[in-house]
Amino acid sequence: MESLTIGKVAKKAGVRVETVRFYEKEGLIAAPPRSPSGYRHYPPSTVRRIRFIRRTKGLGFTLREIGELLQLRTEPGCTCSEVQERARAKILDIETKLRDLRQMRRALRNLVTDCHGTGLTADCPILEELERKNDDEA
Amino acid sequence: MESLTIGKVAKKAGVRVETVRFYEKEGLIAAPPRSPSGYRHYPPSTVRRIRFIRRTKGLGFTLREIGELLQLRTEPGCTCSEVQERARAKILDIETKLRDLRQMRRALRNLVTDCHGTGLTADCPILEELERKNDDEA
DNA sequence: CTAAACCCTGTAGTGTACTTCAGGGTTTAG
DNA sequence: CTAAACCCTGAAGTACACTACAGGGTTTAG
Repeated sequence: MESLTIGKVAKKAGVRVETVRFYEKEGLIAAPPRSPSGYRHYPPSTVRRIRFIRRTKGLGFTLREIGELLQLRTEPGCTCSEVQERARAKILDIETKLRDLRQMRRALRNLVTDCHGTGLTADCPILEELERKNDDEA
Repeated sequence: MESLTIGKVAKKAGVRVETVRFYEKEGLIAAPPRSPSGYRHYPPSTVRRIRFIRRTKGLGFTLREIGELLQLRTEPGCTCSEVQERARAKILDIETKLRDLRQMRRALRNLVTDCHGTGLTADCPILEELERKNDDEA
């Protein structure tokens, strides 16, 4: 009853029709049922799924990694220890990204606030800070 | 005195020699001085800069965006309002990413904890949560 | 009923970010 | 002094994630 053509899904999710078909081919969204004439008919949840894929991609995850994340849900035996293990690994990935982003934000805030009175231009300590860290001598 | 060949820089930064040259070509790192025979000699700070590029790329920024971030530092007139403006815009980008990552982490934590006793497998609410949000009907 | 708007498949092309290769000099350890 | 390990340039190739195109059927608004 409430099913969407590929064009509607694409528009709602903010991607192109070709992208939806591409994600199907890559296994990121399920192949939907077809009309007698072969048209795809999607459940509305597909829109959420595509939006998730897009946002997650914007966070530096590859489509492969996104597929892994999505599989954590679909997997039979939601809590077999292997799935738990993978979920925990993803959480660690995410926490690294969170740390990096907070560090970048701090550096940029310093640029916006601390830095606005001095006449100095060359040695403005802006992203210096950001670049420091992870500096193992070797 | 304390200058590094391209091979040393690459090794310390965890990239390949070709990647260092590529970043130079793309304007992400400055062309370093050369020895009489044409070898590049880098200041050690280049290592930090490359690590910054790599980490930032892992957060979903393109090389173009990373270039913009790095220019905020190099720019003449560290605080002319246009630079401030761009810095503020980057901070907003970052905060969106932070929100998305926190949401993902929450969903994954639910998967790891809440989800481990039920016999249910199909309707495990895991990434459902993650997919919700930004659900404007249109 | 027909023309615009959609949908289909399959293949080829594009942009980004490297990576490899060809062909050739330079440094350095033994 | 020479062979392995490095460095150089320029051009071509690769992986990923789409995007466009060719050629053709389907739906739907007027």
